[in-house]
Amino acid sequence: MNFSTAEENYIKTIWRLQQSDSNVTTNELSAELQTKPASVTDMLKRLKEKKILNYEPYYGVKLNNDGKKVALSIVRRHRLWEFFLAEKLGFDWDAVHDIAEELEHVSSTELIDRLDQFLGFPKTDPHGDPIPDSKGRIEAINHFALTQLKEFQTAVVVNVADQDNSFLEMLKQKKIGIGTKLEIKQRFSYDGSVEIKIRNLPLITLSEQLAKNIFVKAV
Amino acid sequence: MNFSTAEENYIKTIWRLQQSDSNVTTNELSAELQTKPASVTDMLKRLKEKKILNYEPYYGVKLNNDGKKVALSIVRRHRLWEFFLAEKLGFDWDAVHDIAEELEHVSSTELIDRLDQFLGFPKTDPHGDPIPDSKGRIEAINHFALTQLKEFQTAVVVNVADQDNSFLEMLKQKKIGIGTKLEIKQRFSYDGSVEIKIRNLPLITLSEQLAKNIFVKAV
DNA sequence: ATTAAATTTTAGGTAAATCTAAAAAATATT
DNA sequence: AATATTTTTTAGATTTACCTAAAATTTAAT
Repeated sequence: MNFSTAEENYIKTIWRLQQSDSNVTTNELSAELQTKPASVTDMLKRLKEKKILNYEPYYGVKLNNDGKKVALSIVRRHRLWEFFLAEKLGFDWDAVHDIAEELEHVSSTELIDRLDQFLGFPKTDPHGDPIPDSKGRIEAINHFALTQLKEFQTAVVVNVADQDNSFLEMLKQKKIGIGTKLEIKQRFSYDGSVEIKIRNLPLITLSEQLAKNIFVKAV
Repeated sequence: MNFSTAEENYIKTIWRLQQSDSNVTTNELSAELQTKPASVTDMLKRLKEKKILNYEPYYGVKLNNDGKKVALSIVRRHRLWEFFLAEKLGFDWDAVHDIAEELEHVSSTELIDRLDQFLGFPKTDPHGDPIPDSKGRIEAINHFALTQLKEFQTAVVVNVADQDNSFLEMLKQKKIGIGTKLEIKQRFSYDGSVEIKIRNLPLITLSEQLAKNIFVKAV
């Protein structure tokens, strides 16, 4: 089946939201897509007719198996283009998202499979998110939020939330990126902030809001 | 100013047609874009309001200077992507057009300028068409149709029409590509066909229709 | 258990880009 | 020059993807 750019944006967003939420609400989608709730309802009805999701009025929405397949192919395109932009064209990691947002809607399968090969079948995009393979298989996530890290345990940043430009700019300024090794020195229960140490750099404090969008793996 | 995909397709097509025609008619556009003449009229009115072309009812249309600039930037995107697809992803030259048709509408200037640099500032696309530079400058065309070539003069193919897939497939089958050296051995006035010799290959006859879409430079 | 608040849907409307059918204008033919 | 033909435009509809305002439903608070 064939999907418009608008439909693809809904599918991709529902997929992302249902990772954590299981049942996605109209308001969540409305906020995420910057459209009015009434427009979301409209689109959900249309996508339901295309049989890629389960939608019951007032009870939220969930992609079915077909929908998940579509979502994974969009995510694959997005992340491969992000990798291309960063690796081959030298874009900063905080600049790739918006351009990939447009490129992802070019839907030739042959294009994407050849791009994948050209890039050497990369496993993750520049934010550390896993890239689904041509069969739609995606690596299970085995990292956790920096807020979850135990004190004095060393970890490496493997993933960061891939949404907000101001967030990514802030990380760049704090010199935190994929592969950065760090350790929690202190944890403030008052506001949930954490004090971390990165090799060679002075101690810095991160707000809970920031820390919970940085994902690490123990080393 | 910003243009929709549909608008960009009109602008690009008007630009191409006005190279030979100067004043482009509604019917020509309708045929080229596979839309009804009534739809063309609608769009021309809208583009006139955006002040990128001169359009008088019943008298055809012509891009003005601003329109030409827009057209050249679309053509630049299209041809750079074609080059990328052929050179980096290994697509056949007859497969690149349709995919580039979609990629060309991703309009980030930074993306295109970085792509240009990554590709080594190529001068022509896989069909031999010149690629406008970042300032919109494009190489003047100094080749001529194969039908124009004098008998027994050697020439090299520098350009082929970039429209029809069946045309490009036929060229591939006849082993004619950019850079192919050839010579006209005989010319048949009855149907305008020409007999040509390509090094190592037996003599072949090309219809006028085919020959007039192959462009050469004397060597 | 009502009432209040928040969420979601319905109803009706708009703009872009297309269409068909009919009218108008330009071009070609006799 | 009058008529026929072709081309182009106008008028009115349709689909997609959005919107606002009002109604319906669910959830929270008293």
